[in-house]
Amino acid sequence: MDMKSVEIKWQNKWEKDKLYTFNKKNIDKKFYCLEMFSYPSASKLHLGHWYNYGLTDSFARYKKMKGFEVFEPMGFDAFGLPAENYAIKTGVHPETSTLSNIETMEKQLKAMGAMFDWNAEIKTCMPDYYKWTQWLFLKLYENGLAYRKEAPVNWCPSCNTVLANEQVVDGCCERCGTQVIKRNLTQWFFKITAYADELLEKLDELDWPEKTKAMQRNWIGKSYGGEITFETESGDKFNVFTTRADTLFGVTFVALAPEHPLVQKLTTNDRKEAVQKYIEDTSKTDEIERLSTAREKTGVFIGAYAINPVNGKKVPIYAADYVLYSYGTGAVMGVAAHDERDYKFAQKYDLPISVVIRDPNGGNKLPYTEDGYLINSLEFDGLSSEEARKAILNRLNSEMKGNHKINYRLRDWLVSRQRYWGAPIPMIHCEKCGTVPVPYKDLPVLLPKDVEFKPDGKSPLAKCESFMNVKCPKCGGEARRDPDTLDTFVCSSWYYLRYPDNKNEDMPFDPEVINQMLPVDKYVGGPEHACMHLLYARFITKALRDMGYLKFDEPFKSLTHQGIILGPDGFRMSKSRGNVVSPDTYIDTYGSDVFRMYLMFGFDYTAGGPWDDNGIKSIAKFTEKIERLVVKASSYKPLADFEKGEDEKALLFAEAYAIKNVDRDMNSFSFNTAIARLMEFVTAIYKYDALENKNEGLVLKTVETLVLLLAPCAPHFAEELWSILGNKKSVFLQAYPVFDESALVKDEIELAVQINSKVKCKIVVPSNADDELIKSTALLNQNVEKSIEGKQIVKTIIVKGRLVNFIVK
RNA sequence: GCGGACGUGGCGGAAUUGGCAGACGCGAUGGACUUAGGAUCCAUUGGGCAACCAUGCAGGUUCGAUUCCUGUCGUCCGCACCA
Repeated sequence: MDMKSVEIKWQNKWEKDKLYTFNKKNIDKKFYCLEMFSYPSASKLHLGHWYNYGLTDSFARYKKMKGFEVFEPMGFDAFGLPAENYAIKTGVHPETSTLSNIETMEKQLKAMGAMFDWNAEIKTCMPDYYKWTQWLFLKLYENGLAYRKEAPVNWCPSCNTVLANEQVVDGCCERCGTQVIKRNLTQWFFKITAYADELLEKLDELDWPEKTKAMQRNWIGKSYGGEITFETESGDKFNVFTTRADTLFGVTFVALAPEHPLVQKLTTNDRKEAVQKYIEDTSKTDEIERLSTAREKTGVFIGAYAINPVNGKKVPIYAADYVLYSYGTGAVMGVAAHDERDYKFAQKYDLPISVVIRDPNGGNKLPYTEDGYLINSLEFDGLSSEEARKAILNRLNSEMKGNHKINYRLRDWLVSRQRYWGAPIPMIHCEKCGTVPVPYKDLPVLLPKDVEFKPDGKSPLAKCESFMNVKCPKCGGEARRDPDTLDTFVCSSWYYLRYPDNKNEDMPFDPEVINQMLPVDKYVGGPEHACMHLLYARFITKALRDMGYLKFDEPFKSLTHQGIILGPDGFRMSKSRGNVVSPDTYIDTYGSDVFRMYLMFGFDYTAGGPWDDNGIKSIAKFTEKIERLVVKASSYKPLADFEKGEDEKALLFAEAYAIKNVDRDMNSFSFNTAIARLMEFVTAIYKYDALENKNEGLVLKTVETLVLLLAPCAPHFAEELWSILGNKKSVFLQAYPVFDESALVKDEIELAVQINSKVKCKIVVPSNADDELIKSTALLNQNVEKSIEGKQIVKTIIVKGRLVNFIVK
């Protein structure tokens, strides 16, 4: 078969018939199947695209044939740095390159033969989309979930922009690998921490990979503890956060983060110089080194003392950079005897070590960081750590010196970017009125085209006077626009809400529609977004719910991550390694269906694995084999009444077995086994068809079943075969085959016979045989007879349909 | 250090609730057809002559363990001075 022309033929037909356009009339049967949208890149679709989009499309087609009204949209995450960097290099405007890349990608995605509903397409860089991204920003602002503050932020000196915590990997920029530095800047944040608890709790009910849920749990990092107030001799108060209030009597020093404001205030004159030098030194140490656990703990005594609220003891205050200003209160109580880090610190600075927890196992190695029983803690002596944590915090609480407290590692999401190619932040700064939101009627704040975007650390928009100058919406006076753009993750945090209502000009989406279409029933994409996109999207959904726009709590009910296809050498594909497998050459040779089917067959979908050239040939052979069979069967007369002999029963069994298993496997993304079952089915049909006394109508019937089962996996090919069989309507408008339960019941079944749990032989019994018959049949077998000769059967275990096990002595 | 996985033939990978380990395919070997074969078809293919032995290793639970439990080794991924 000439796959190329077959593909084009059906793609055109499908488009003409609007086969994949979502029909809102059937919204009660909707199935929202979503693949993470793609970034428009200049290079061709790579294997990863095919693996994600092609195979999920097969899943979606399967759902369609199962009677669902499938909504499978596609769009482009079109703002972002690569286009801007390309522009800086070549002078081509980001809009020009992005739109042309989108055009090429659309063509390629269409050639894939997926049933994307292109009517629902979105491009995040278009004003009709980012208008609503800006709307989202304003809504968050209105509801107190977007705020501006000056804070030390992650700055990438190469990208010349700030980064969210999630975008910093090992102290480096996630995108370019440049070492990230800290800078104090006034930036916009989204208050994702307001939802920390719900983001954590609701994970339990999601059908998501365990690992991804674990990563989010870890990232949110909830810890139960207490805040304890220490007072200094000067009367200043500060809080420490601790999960180990039970060790409070063991505090021998207190450490503040160098950035902590009290450091400046409390440092005594004689220590000023030393402290200043220390702060300067640590700010020079780069993030990576500072974050390394292996690094020696350093600090400096600031000359002041704090009072331990529980026993009035005076302990020295240090500034130490192992204390992070951004977590907890930026201050810790130093318990050298019971904390690894405090112990090292105390050793280095020769601070006292006071043991207050006894190891119940009698150990006396320090530091002892496990729970135990309290000693040297006055009236709390003898309590277990767990009891003591409560008791001590309760006592402090009654004295207004502390309280129970839950802390999260999750920080608010920094969304400002000092870059050009993004959605402008719809805010105006007026000297008189302060920060004023752009009125909704003035949206979108259009991104100006003629902007100098050579990076110099300042927002490119800041240099565009025509953009910056604006009248204050409140007082009408001269004002300036916010020069920053939004993190592209803001654009992608709500796109799944726009797809079903993408042409709406009055609203980002009609709640009426969206509450019926969502949540997404199946979301498929790479695992690399676990703590970014997937977390942000959940947050935005919850925020919009609380504003009354949405009636659901979670955007993505069920999530699957595709694995990664490696190069033939088992390594990740990379240009430098020269092991990149390009889909194009295979598609030219075999067609897109064969390519897709090999991706289905060759790998465990969620695991991925190395590419194998020979594997794809075997699929090509398989499709040719099917084609020969279908062409032959197409001349057979339809099925009339017939006698069911052994051979017919075997074929009908194979058919029912195939339907049952392919159905189940397609539903669970077990594509590799689904194809394996199809191969077995084909073999069974061939075997029957080779008989002299065969019922041709029966062959035809099973071949039809075969084509139906094959259709989601090889859409163009199956469509062509379906028409060869004389059908006029699309195979995708057919109902998925249903299997006949009775066909799966065999007259006779084979059982294994075990003696003392070792298989000795096989017996064949009627499938409805009772235990007695199974037993007696087994005992008649010569092998069995020999094995139990002179011994006594003490127990017989019969597992229906599987085995019989004699325990003999 | 913490968290999550994973470990099965020469290879990719199967195995529903604990029930005949190795489905399906690749590769390999032998054969048929053929001027030819890198096409097609057929057969064999975990090891061992066999009893048996085999799911990283060592135990445990069980009539029975790839599957459950404990320990251990190894690989991968994520987080990491989070108090």
